Amino acid sequence: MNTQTPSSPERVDFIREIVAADLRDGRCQSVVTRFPPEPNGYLHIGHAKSICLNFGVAQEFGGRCNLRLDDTNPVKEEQEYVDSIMTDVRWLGFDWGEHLYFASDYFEQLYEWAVDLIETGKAYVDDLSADEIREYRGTLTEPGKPSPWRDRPVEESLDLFARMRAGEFPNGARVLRAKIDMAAPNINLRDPIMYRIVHAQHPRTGDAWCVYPIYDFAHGQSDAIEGITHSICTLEFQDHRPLYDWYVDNLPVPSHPHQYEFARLNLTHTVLSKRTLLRLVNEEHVRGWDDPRMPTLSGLRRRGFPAEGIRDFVTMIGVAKADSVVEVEMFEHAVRTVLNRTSLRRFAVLDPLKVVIENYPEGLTEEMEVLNNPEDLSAGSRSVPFARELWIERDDFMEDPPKKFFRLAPGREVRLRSAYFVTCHEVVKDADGKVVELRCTYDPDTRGGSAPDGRRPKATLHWVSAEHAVAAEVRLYEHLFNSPFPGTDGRDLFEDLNPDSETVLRGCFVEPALADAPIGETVQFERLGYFAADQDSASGALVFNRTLTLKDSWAKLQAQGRHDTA
RNA sequence: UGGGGCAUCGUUCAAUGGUAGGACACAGACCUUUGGAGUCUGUUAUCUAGGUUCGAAUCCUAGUGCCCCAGCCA
Repeated sequence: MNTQTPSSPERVDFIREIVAADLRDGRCQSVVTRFPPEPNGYLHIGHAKSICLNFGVAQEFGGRCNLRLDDTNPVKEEQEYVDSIMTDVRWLGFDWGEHLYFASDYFEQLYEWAVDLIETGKAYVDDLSADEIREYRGTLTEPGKPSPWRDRPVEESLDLFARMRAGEFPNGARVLRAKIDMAAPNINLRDPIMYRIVHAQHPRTGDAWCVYPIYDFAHGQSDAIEGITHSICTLEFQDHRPLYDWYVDNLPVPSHPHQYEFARLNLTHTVLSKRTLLRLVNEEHVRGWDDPRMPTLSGLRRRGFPAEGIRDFVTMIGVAKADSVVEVEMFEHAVRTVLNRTSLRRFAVLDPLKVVIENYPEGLTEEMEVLNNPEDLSAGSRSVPFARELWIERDDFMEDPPKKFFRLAPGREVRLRSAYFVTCHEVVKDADGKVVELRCTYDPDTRGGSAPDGRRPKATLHWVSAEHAVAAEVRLYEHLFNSPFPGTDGRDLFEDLNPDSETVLRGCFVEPALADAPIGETVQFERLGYFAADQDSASGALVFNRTLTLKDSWAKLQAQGRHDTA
């Protein structure tokens, strides 16, 4: 049984090295981090990396991590997203305690600081249009040129900015800009915009504001207000760091945080851009943000992925600055490791084939004792009813089996797990030649699954009593995208959508113990994979989602086309 | 032709001037009342070229490749 964490505890990434050094050298007394999502979508597995990093670092060094909703753009943000973010962070296993903040909490302070900058001649109101601002900004290789409004009197900027706030101007009429350097090689420093006019309802501040700060003018100061020591973000913000520092250096902020950047997570067969996830939802390629095929935390949760598996995965992949695409198999391995250790075993037949045990007494039911988890004896056992008529998996029988097929076949004896050995004697077919029933006999001396004479069948099958089985719908899931790198090589992203990402199976049978399976709790259907009862389940109408398959070496042989080799 | 980053097994992360290692994936073997799990073994890597050094993935120089930046998004 594997109870180890997937990586050695002494392994330290560059962020943790920096934090440790800062603590050791007294650059900070304790560590304070923050996870700062914008509430404009649902959190996904990529966010999990950031959450685990920020909360993990805080935890490990005895500090604290704030949850801050970065709600500076009311046209994209919604309360639904705020709620889902809090749910998902908690579910992942982290707690921000009292430290829940919103960038919008700081709007008044931010506004005052903006006024400070105008007063000291370091900011001005610009009347240029968006197009003109772009033209004046120059290009990557050519410097920009100053706006004609750059040197307008401080009093005029002050007046205009107040009137922008008061709502006197329409969207886009003017902006507030920092006066830095129009010739800076870093475009972010070419008089970056601090405030824009937006007449929109904000989820928290309503219509109190007509101007909203741009990310750059809000983030560092919010960090400073909260006493963040290490502001950890992704690589694309590296170019913003000089601006982050400029604001913090030019404003009377209460602390001086520092920004550090790491490479965001990418996964094969997966897309993690919020824009694309939003399209998948809006264009109904999936049924919602929590569709079990979505890489969102709510989708993964619904699919049956345990939070612990996600955390282990994040530990496994580490933190660095090199762009990378992690193979999704690594994620699946982390999840299987947790599930193998923790999930209860159950019997379920997805594609049923009737078996009649001719020498088994009619009307008799025996309760077979079956281990709940052979990896964890403390999980105990349950009893599973066994009777004369059973369902087994259609795939577990072949009339004319190839060399390496060890399961049931005419004349062959196999073990029914935790029950009896059975031997197939007759194959019943319908008019089309389809196998509809197997006539078998059982060996009464093999009760529990072992023979007194020590003979051992080469295969063990799962089964369910026809009389006692409970009907269920089972939804099989595969990668949402066929290509490991969706939308590359000139293909449209949506061309790479896997048409078979969901297969719905009706007429499946599960053992009685599954009749009241708790929603979201993942169990192992023996020999098949991990499954979790879906929220669409109603009493008498069970629905299970396949979380992941178990590795199946026969399926692998088949896929390799090797099953016929003698 | 500007600025900022990054280059180590197929993938990902280590090695912080001293034997290039782990995990995933792959291959084989063992074991098995899940063809699961587990155990063991194996294959495969320092972007290139110079230089410094007893010794370089690590330091220096010059190249090459890839990523990010010209939103009133974050």
